[in-house]
Amino acid sequence: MSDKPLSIPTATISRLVTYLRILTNLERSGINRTSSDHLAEEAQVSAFQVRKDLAYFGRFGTRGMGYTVLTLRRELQRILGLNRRWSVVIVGMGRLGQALANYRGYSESNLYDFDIKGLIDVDPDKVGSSIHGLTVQHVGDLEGLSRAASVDMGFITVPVEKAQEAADALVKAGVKGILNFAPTVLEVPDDVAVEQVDFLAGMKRLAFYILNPHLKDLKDDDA
Amino acid sequence: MSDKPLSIPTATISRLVTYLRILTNLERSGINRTSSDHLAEEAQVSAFQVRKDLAYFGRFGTRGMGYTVLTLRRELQRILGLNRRWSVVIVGMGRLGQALANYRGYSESNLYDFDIKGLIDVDPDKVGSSIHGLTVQHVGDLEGLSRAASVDMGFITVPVEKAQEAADALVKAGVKGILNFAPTVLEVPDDVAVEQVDFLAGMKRLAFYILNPHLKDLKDDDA
DNA sequence: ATCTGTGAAAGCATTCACAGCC
DNA sequence: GGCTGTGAATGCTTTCACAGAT
Repeated sequence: MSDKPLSIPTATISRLVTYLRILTNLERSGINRTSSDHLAEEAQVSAFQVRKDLAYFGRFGTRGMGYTVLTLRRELQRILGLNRRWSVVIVGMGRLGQALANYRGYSESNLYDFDIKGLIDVDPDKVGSSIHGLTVQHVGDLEGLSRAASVDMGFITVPVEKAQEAADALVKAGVKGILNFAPTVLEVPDDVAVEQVDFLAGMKRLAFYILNPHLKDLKDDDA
Repeated sequence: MSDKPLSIPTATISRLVTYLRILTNLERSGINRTSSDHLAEEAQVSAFQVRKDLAYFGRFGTRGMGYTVLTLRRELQRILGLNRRWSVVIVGMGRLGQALANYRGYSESNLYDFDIKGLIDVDPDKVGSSIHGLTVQHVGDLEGLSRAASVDMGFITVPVEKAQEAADALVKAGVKGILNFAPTVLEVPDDVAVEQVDFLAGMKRLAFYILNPHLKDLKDDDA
């Protein structure tokens, strides 16, 4: 029941996110029980893999019976930290930043939520304007905002040449996680987590795998 | 010089995309030579890793000297298939599909290009309208379009519950690569490549790594 | 009988150490 | 001397086989 993991494959964390999504769908369909076999088929991994992934965090099933959908869903939410609120700031109010500010799908369950607490830009034409009920603030106000609203994560949606600056500002403001939409490798201190969301890189990998279909891409990954 | 690889780590392909980006930036800065050490620092991996990644595909450097930026950039473009044109169709003309149709950054070099050749939706209000100089077509026209324009890859930007249908339509139309923006695992035949671009999954992984900072996420990944 | 949980084995990817070439 | 290229070693992830629980 308690966590004892010294190290966990990053691929395991990606798969847990997938299992959670599958469980949420099962629950919505009114299905109460499932098995490692079923989860494996839906996630397109092996049943061994599902059981090993879960075993990093505890024992959640019943031998001979499988898993209770509700219980496992809750446990995965707890493990991933999706049983609480997360305060988010978006840095860069171009098209993408605006789209993310207006996005409605952040709370997929009543147990958790991603709250957009602030919108940041440097453009004087944008600062002061209102998007989705929030006023765009200047990057100089980021640190104050972050401390006041205890911001947990920042989205970087600025042009690529400004991405490192945006990251530096977030780090200075005490933000511990960055979702980086810009196609660049950010430099941040060890205690700040970065996840990349890069569709251009995805297209390029795709080009390679179309040309080399025998080198099958058997991973999920994300972003 | 010739390819002999039987299997290549997927992480290697992600890193090659990063190296290529770094080389393109070096070239723009007028820098002619580089080294595995320098590339490693920029990409935040080890120099061993850079050399091993390149070794899967051939020998591109000079001992004692390093790499010629121009040559290595060209070789990586060739390896990744970014020395030709790629025809793309976008399935799903909501906000995201429209943004991707209007995006201007697809040709980062004069050597290659991603051409948006078609826009697809099912909504009769959208079919027939014009976006970025292209007329939105019904999904029923996808197969004809795909054969006529020999479409290589499709972007799936439909709501998640329609994503598998969109994938089925692309597969039926003979498209060999899918960039999936919907948060779901697609089922496709073995000869079709899929890459995922999923910012919701990225946020959830980020939540986990913020809560568990000792379990450092040392991968890049994509998307 | 069934399906989970897990130690051990196998398979991969990364790291290393150094040989090879400017 | 300097830096690449690469076989060998290490370390990590996945797969397997089966013990354990209902």
